[in-house]
Amino acid sequence: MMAIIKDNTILCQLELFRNFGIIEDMKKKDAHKTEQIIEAARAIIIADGAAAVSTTKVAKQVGIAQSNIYIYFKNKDELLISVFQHEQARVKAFFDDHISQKGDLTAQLKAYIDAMGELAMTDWDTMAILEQIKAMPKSPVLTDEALPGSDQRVQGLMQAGIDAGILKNVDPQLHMTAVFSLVRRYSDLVRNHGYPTDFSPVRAMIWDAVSAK
Amino acid sequence: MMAIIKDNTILCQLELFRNFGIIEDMKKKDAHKTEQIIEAARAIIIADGAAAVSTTKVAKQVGIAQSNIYIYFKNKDELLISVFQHEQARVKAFFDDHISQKGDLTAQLKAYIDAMGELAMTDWDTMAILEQIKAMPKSPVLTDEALPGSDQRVQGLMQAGIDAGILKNVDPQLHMTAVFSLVRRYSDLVRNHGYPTDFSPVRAMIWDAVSAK
Amino acid sequence: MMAIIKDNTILCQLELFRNFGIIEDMKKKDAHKTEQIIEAARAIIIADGAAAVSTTKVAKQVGIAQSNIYIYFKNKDELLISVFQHEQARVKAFFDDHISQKGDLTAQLKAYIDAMGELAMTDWDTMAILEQIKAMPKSPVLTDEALPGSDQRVQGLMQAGIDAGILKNVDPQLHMTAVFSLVRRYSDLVRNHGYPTDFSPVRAMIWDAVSAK
Amino acid sequence: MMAIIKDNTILCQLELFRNFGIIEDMKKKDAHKTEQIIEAARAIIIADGAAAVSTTKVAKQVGIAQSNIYIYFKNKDELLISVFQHEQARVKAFFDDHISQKGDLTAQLKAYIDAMGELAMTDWDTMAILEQIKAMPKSPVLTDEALPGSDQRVQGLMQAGIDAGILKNVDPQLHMTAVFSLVRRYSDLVRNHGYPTDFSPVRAMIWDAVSAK
DNA sequence: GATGAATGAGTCTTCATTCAT
DNA sequence: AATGAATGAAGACTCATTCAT
Repeated sequence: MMAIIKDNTILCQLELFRNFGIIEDMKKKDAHKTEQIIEAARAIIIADGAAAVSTTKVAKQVGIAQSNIYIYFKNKDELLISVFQHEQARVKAFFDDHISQKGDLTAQLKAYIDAMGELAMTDWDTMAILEQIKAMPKSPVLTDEALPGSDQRVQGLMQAGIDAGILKNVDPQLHMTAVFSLVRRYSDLVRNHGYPTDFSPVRAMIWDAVSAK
Repeated sequence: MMAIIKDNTILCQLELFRNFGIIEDMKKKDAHKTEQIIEAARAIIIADGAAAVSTTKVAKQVGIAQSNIYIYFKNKDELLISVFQHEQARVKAFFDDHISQKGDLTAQLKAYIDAMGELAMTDWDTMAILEQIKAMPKSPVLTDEALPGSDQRVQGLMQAGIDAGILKNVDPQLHMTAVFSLVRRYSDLVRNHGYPTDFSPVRAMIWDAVSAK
Repeated sequence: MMAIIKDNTILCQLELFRNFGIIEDMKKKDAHKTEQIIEAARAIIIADGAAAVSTTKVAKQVGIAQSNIYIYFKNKDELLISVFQHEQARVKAFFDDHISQKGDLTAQLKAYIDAMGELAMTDWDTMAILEQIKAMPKSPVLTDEALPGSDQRVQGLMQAGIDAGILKNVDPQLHMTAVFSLVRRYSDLVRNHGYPTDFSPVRAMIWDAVSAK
Repeated sequence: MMAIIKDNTILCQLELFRNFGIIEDMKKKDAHKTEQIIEAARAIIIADGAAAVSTTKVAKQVGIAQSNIYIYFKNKDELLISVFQHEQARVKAFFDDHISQKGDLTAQLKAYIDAMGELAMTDWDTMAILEQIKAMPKSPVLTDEALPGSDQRVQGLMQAGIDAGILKNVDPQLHMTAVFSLVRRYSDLVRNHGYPTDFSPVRAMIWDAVSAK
């Protein structure tokens, strides 16, 4: 019994100790757990689809109790939203890196198409996850700005292209669809069906589809 | 013995009676139950997605006991496959009506695009269902010839177009993706976002995307 | 429509015809169906145990509608009882063939042991089925005279042996158990574990167990 | 920050408090639930056979929700295995108590027979349960060392007896069957049919069956 | 913060039995 | 005699969520 008391004392001291010093660490630890959970959810989505995500499975994969999920996320939905945003952020970062604001509009548009092509190849999983969550029966993610590249900035770019007479005068969504779906299909063919990794013909298809003349 | 004969007579009369009036109804009811179940499943898919289909919900919607589903379908999977084939048949019928084998290749290809455009508008649900079931986590439908327009015949048409130098020399799947995804997006914009119902600009996008030169 | 009426007429005539002539055939047909059902149940018991018997499976195996089972048997229990009696009859026939009433008591008792040994080898399935049904959770067969060899006649034989001072003065059930369980085990070892097919040591064990002195 | 420290203090006090009083109760409750479930399963097996065990019934008997079973056991099979091992342990303990390694072989063998006799009387349920689970259609318990007394040690004892010329030169399984089945039958007669509780004639039967001369 | 326990609703599936035809 | 349809009950199992500790 004494031993247990001692254990408790030690535990308390540790707790105290922790509180005074390593709060940063704590937060990091917490953040890390959050990260781990999101990562586990990601893995499940990639393996078995978004519908297969369950708190049980996620917790098991992380190695924590099922109920712990609810410490880090209010809901299963909130978890999925976090995963979604996580991937969205990755996409955003990618575009921040790859799209320059300079150059003429045509160059920017072509750069965007190429960037999407590269993204589809390098971050296949990311895109799959975004699609999966969006396509869920009662998706927790409803906003239209969800699809990668379809955020405000890209939509603006497209609109500018239309206004400048570079792109066909149709709803920008159609342009974005042309880019997105062809790029996705191309990366699928390359990844899963041994299609040659030459993006130029696909780039041509897309450009012909969207360009005004 | 007489009794038995009488019984038989009565039986025969009953049989006769049935033939004149109610047999139609009876048979229809039997076949109709199957139909009703499929219809209920359809409705659920349209409303909440394929993952939301459950034997319980389907049965409730039809107004029968849940276990009855298993009289008409071996499995939930079999039910979904039936729904799928049901819709597939609809698509096939549509194309049998709308695509002529005559005319030059270019005309045929353009006719196909227009047919897809019309199909996407008139049979929105059908296409949504096919997509939904195909995209299911562990889809009971695996064959590639599933997506509307991606069956053998269409693929052949595309290949012919490529061989004749009319279409770009890329994997026919890419052509089909261009047609399918733009047409889908267009119909979505029209249906759900008040986009003007003018297919011609979309047709132009598609054609520019796929045509050589 | 006329055709259908005709069909009905023909049907009626056939029915009549049947009633006047081939009642014998009918009965044979019926008996055969009954037999088929019992046979199917037997097969299922042997393969998966008595608990695995279901009207569904039996009907499927026979190739008839599930509900037809209830034409030939009032109950699933009645069916199992029939199977049981079927096998019991087989055992009875075996003993009628193999046990002679003549000879002195010792010879008769030894003959019985040998007969049991042979039965366990030749009619393994039969014995397995009898055991299975008897051991069922809520067995439809409750009577003690069920186990092969434990019927009146055998019990009488044992009692006579006891009275004559040939067998140990214990409850005949114990004698029967000695015979039955050792014989079963022996046949199991032979059938399933490559034990040499020499019954004599087993016969010795049994005889030593039961014989007085 | 202070608040957090206080919380910790309180927490520590609570922890301490727990250690002095209620922790015992708590832990017992947890372990006890497992025990209760096993006990309920036991009761059902004894009353209606192993096939009658269902998660629903077990849960109802314990007074918990059916799904709770799955907190304590991965499977229904795992539950049954646990019940099995539970009983097996009881048997093992019994033999550890009742069988001495000392004395000559003959004495040991006779001691084993007597021990089995006593076990069959005192732990009737235990043996019934072990038999029941072993005999299940698709038993979760497959190992041969399952039957009470048939574990390695007993088999070794038998083999030693054979080698020493004390027991008949037959498969040890046959010896074990002789012991087990006669002892079972005897206890059944005593328990359920008012047979006199004198083991000596049964001991004689068994010994005559197994002994070499 | 972390956990184990609890639960009720839901998942698919099988079954024995009845009934109208 | 034969069948297809119907059904309610039961089967095992999963899940999202809550709560006391």
